[in-house]
Amino acid sequence: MVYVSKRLPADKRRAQLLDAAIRITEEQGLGALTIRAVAERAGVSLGVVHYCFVDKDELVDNVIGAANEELAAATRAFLNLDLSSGGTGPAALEELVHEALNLQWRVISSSPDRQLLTYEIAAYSIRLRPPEKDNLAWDQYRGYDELVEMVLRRAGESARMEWDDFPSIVRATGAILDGAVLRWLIDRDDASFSRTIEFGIRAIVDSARPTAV
Amino acid sequence: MVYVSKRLPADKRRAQLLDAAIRITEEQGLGALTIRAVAERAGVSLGVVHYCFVDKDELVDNVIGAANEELAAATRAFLNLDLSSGGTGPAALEELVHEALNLQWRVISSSPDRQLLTYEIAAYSIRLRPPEKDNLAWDQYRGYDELVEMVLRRAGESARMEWDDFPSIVRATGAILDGAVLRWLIDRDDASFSRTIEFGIRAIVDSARPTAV
DNA sequence: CGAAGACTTGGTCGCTTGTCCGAAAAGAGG
DNA sequence: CCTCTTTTCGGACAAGCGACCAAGTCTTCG
Repeated sequence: MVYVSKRLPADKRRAQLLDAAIRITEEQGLGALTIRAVAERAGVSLGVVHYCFVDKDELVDNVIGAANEELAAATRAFLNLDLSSGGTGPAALEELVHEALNLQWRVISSSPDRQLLTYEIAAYSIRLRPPEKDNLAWDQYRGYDELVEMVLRRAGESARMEWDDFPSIVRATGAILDGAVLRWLIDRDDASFSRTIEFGIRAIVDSARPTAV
Repeated sequence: MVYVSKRLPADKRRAQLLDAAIRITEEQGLGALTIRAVAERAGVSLGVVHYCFVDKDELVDNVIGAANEELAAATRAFLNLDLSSGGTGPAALEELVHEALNLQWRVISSSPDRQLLTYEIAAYSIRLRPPEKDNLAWDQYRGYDELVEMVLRRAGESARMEWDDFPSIVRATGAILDGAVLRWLIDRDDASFSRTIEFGIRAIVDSARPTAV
């Protein structure tokens, strides 16, 4: 483990505890996220955790917020992805979408625990619905939508293709990716996952038409 | 609540307790499934639950098994669905698939708690993976596959259409349905759900070709 | 140097959980 | 009626949880 000096200013300590909390939650699920587990993992006493986080709720909210923030960061990373090298038309569009989803696949397959956590957060958030109106899963999926929407829009612009009812295409793309990932988490069947994605790509490309000039 | 006689043979009591456990889990999630909650809901003392179930694990396993069994029952119900009234060709296929998914939608939309439970079971089962090799989520999704596969196969036979790589079509259909349902559980947007399903149906129909005679 | 503030410790409290057990109660069969 | 088995009760237990706090230790800065 990394060496951490005995004494830290509260904000540094808070960041360290949050990091420990995130790792615990990724590895063992939301149910295993306890004050004690965080304290032990960070090598500090119980009181320190309560000194940096007033509540357990605040801790949980921060863990979920950090997971959502990481998704937003992934979106920003896609901004740097070059989606303009190909030509135009359906074949070019297919290649661009294919490339983007391949990149996304590398992220997903290298962090299955993190992916599973997003589903747990969704379930947790849905169960919480009656009291809390500001749905946490909403944030998560809004970020998800933004990512998918940006990728498809840029690929479409590059290949000079576009869709009627673009929001529906975005949502459907997110749905099939989401369903395929969940299924992959269960059986870890890379080949089947890949074929499902290929099916999705074909459907997306087939529903696009050349941009009118 | 239903009246239950004070004293019951162990197997009847067991069934009653299991029923209470299932309802609790549907309404409040796997985390709220406790021995005490079951006892209270069934109007019975703590000891009785341990008299009928040796472990809490046994109780949980039975709840999950019952949920999976219910899915299998849904599959059998689809066996009675008439998928043969239309003509042949893509239009007939589309209508048949549409009809089946509409029926499935009625089931889903009338039991969101039950749907959410299936996602919780999946997450729970994945977290358990290292020790337990017989994955509980596997059973769940095998039943799911059987349902989708049967519906598509019968619709295809009726409309005299078929697919190359049928297993991939089945899996992709399951994925998009799964993703769409999860998304619906979060925002309960019926119209968006419907459009996602329409997108899926079009893709499924477009990838079918007339059966060779 | 010395006071004020920031950080840490280690423990306690009340609560809920799964598990267990001895004894009481109900019913069955003679 | 009595006896034996099955079922139920209610309390007890240890463990784990979130929350809390009084006292101690270190750092900073006047």
